[in-house]
Amino acid sequence: MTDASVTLDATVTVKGDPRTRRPAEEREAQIIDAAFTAFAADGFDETRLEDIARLAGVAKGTIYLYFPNKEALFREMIQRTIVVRLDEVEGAPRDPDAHADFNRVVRTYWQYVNEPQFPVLYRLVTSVLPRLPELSQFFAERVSLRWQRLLQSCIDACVRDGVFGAEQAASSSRMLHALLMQHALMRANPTLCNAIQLQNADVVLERVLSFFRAALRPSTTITA
Amino acid sequence: MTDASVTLDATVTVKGDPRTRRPAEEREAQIIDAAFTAFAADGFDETRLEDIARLAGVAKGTIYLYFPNKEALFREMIQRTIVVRLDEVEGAPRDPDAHADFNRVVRTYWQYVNEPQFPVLYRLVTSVLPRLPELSQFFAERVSLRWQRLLQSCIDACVRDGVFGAEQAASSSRMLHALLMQHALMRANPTLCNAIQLQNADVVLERVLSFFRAALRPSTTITA
DNA sequence: TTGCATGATGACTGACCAGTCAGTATTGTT
DNA sequence: AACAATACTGACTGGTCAGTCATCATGCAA
Repeated sequence: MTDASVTLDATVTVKGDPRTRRPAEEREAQIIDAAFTAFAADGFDETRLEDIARLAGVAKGTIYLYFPNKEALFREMIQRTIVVRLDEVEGAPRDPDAHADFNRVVRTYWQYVNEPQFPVLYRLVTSVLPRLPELSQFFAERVSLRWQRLLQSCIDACVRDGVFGAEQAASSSRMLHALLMQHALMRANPTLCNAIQLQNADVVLERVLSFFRAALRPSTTITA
Repeated sequence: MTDASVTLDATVTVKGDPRTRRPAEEREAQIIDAAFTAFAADGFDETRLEDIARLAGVAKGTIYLYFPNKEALFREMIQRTIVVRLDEVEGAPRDPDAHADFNRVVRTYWQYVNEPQFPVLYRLVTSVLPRLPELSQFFAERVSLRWQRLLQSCIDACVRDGVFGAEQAASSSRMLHALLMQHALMRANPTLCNAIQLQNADVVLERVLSFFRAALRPSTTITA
């Protein structure tokens, strides 16, 4: 544990004597929460189960009452933390105005990938990729592909409405995904690029969207 | 060592009796080469120094004659492997035709990020990011920013020649970088996305370039 | 040929830590 | 209050591995 700058909001925060018995769900949430914080700070291998235990306010042995081993705890932590809010977006009513709907979805996606959890999870998932390939499979299905499909359906609607031209539409959801994802990761890792111009999330989003719209604008515009 | 599918071409491959004395440079190259293969397969923590030694055909102790510790070996390996071919591109003569020059640079960049070493190095660098932040600094300066600057100068030249419109030019090198980088990483990690449409590197590049050119095309085109 | 400087070796050490389990505390039941 | 059931604890174990160093091998110089 070097630093715990990124913290997951505990669904339940238990403050009483740890030895006091707690419902299984509360304890699990406590441990998952602590696991996120610890893994986020140090990565999978560098994190000691004792660090997680201390953060959760329980003894090391207690973790083994809820999770069979370190790897399973890690997997559970990733899977439970990653799904946040995607379901609600897919469930939300579509705006009848295609372009407004596109904007809504893009903004939500941008918000999602810019939450502090996201880049951390992404880094953790990719760093254990050779050891736990099924985790990245999960990540792909629940995040990348799901958002790309949602984006593509919005784009297609915009094309039908004539807001976007059809030329670039085909793989544009992948392009938009690439732009948003990469920018979110750049913003989260200031050392990996000159993040000075990336300070303001809203400004970055507007630049990306402006670029994207420029690519998708119908080509046969006659400006008098 | 689970698998050594990605191998760095050894600058010097030494086959003789390992116990035979070798010039320091040859031995270092041997060890760096083996280190890349081993780290690429298993990541930093999971790689045993003994695996590297075996791959290099030397004893574990020999590694310590050339590198003070595991971390330093890792750092050296990354730094020596990453710079390949970037210098020569910057040094190459610029094409007087701005658009041709842009194409040349983009293609070289694409080739660079699609070499098997690149995504591996990227994953390794980001996975140890909290522990070795200076490595990602190095990566940013030697790779991301350097390429972005080069791309931007090509784009600016195209704008001057009227090939590209000026509206989106400002941050377009970052956009292009994001598109190329993300696509290269997606291609390298098939589990992280549906890589079916990403099989052919040339096709992917054409899609990205077509998208990029669409965004940069001058807006006031009158098509009769 | 001998001697020596130094490259190379690999068994060893000490630290570290995931996972265990015998024991303790707490709660619910009668 | 006495007991049972079980959540919880943390010292301990067994295995792992980075880094060391006494020893050996090699090639060069005299």
